[in-house]
Amino acid sequence: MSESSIRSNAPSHRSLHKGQQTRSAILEAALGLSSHMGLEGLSIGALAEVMGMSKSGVFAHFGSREELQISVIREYHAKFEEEVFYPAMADPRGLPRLIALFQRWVRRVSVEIDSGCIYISGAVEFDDRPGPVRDALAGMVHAWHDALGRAIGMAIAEGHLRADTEPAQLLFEVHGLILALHHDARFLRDTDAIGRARKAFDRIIASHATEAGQRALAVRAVGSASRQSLT
Amino acid sequence: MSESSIRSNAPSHRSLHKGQQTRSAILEAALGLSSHMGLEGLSIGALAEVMGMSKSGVFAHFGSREELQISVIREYHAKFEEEVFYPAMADPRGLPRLIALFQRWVRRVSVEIDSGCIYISGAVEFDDRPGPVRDALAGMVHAWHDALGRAIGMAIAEGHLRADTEPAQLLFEVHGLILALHHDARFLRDTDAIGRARKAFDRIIASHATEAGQRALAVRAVGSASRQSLT
DNA sequence: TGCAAAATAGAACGATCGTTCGTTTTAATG
DNA sequence: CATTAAAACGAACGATCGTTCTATTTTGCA
Repeated sequence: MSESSIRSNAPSHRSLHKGQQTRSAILEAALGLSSHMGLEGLSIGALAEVMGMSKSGVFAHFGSREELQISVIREYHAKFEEEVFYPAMADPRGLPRLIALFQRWVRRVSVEIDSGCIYISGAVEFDDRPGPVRDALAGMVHAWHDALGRAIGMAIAEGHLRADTEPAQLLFEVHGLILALHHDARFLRDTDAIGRARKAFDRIIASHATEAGQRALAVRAVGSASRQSLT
Repeated sequence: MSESSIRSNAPSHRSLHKGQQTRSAILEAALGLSSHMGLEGLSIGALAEVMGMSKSGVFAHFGSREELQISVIREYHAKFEEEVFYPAMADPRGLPRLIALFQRWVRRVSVEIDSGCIYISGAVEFDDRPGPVRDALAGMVHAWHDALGRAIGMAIAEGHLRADTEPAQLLFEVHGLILALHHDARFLRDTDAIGRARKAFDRIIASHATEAGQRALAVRAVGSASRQSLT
């Protein structure tokens, strides 16, 4: 019938049983739905229709709606790490890495302008709804904030940012830029938001950077011009 | 029975028919529910239970769920204007008024830490859901942003902010602080968020202010010490 | 006080939700 | 190829949703 598309690519079966494959496919579809309708708007019925399978068939893979939502959160987190966090680790400690993290973060949210960021929508949906879903979500957000906080701390330790820079304060302000970007671009449909976020970030960094920090950026701009291609 | 509490205060009836009174009471309850569960989480059944009346009785006041949601948005907007916008208009044009607007905005969101801001949650809920509710919400948010933009423009015209200040850029950054405050305080339960928002705002303003702007603030601090009591 | 109008109640509707259960189909293994 | 386990289906469940309809109660006014 129509389920032939599921096992389209990959060397068919290699200890990756059918169940795991469809589970992954369902999860990807669920991620797409959640991005648009939110984690609360994600329904098993709609997911089954998108997948072209029965509700109970989808349900069986997760056992409960909550478990499905948590799985979606984990899937999103893995994708986020893969796309934003790990690549930025290739840049040298200090300002270069911090800037790479922000650039990739902005790029990610920019792509998400017509699909939505689950961290942001989830924070609003579950800020008043205790339970395992909220816990999972908060844990992931905390992990990401901690990673950013460490990057800021390294930039201070490297002497790229002034010693009196408060990591938590800087993190707060930078996070605000991302939230404003998401809000203006996605809700208000303002296409200038990306530029504003970048401009504000540059100004914040410039106001905290030391001469050594400026030098580290200049070296980077010349030394690895290819990697600098992240606009 | 129990509906005696509805007409508790006010000179009973004075062309304010019973229907209008209960409609207001329902709207207030709906505002409370929406703050916690979001506009999408607001259900007529739950609202009826809170009000101690039947679903159809509640329903009849609005004719549709959409109309109820829009009414809630309008009610929220009116309260917001009354609490944030109009009082700040009493301050002199320029930096004093701009700062008053922000201070009152922060205070409002701070109070909302355990009730939620409908502008913010609504923006996430309806960023992908076209229709009259989204339009109403976007209209209100735009009106508020325009008001803030005008206040910034006045601060520039008064010579309190540097002439090269871009109102849209400044507005973007300040809005980001509010969003970060809402996120950290409400979702992450971080009690330091208020202080961080204020600190960041002070730094942004300081970096854009002229000497005349500083003077205007000093005069204000001395001249109207009583009104300065908004911490 | 009596009467029309407004306001509320109550029951029912179709739809959708998450979930359960028994059956059938499909896939992996000897 | 036969057998067994995994996977998917399909129907049904109780609950809740927004909405409609017809009574019933309450209100405001002559």
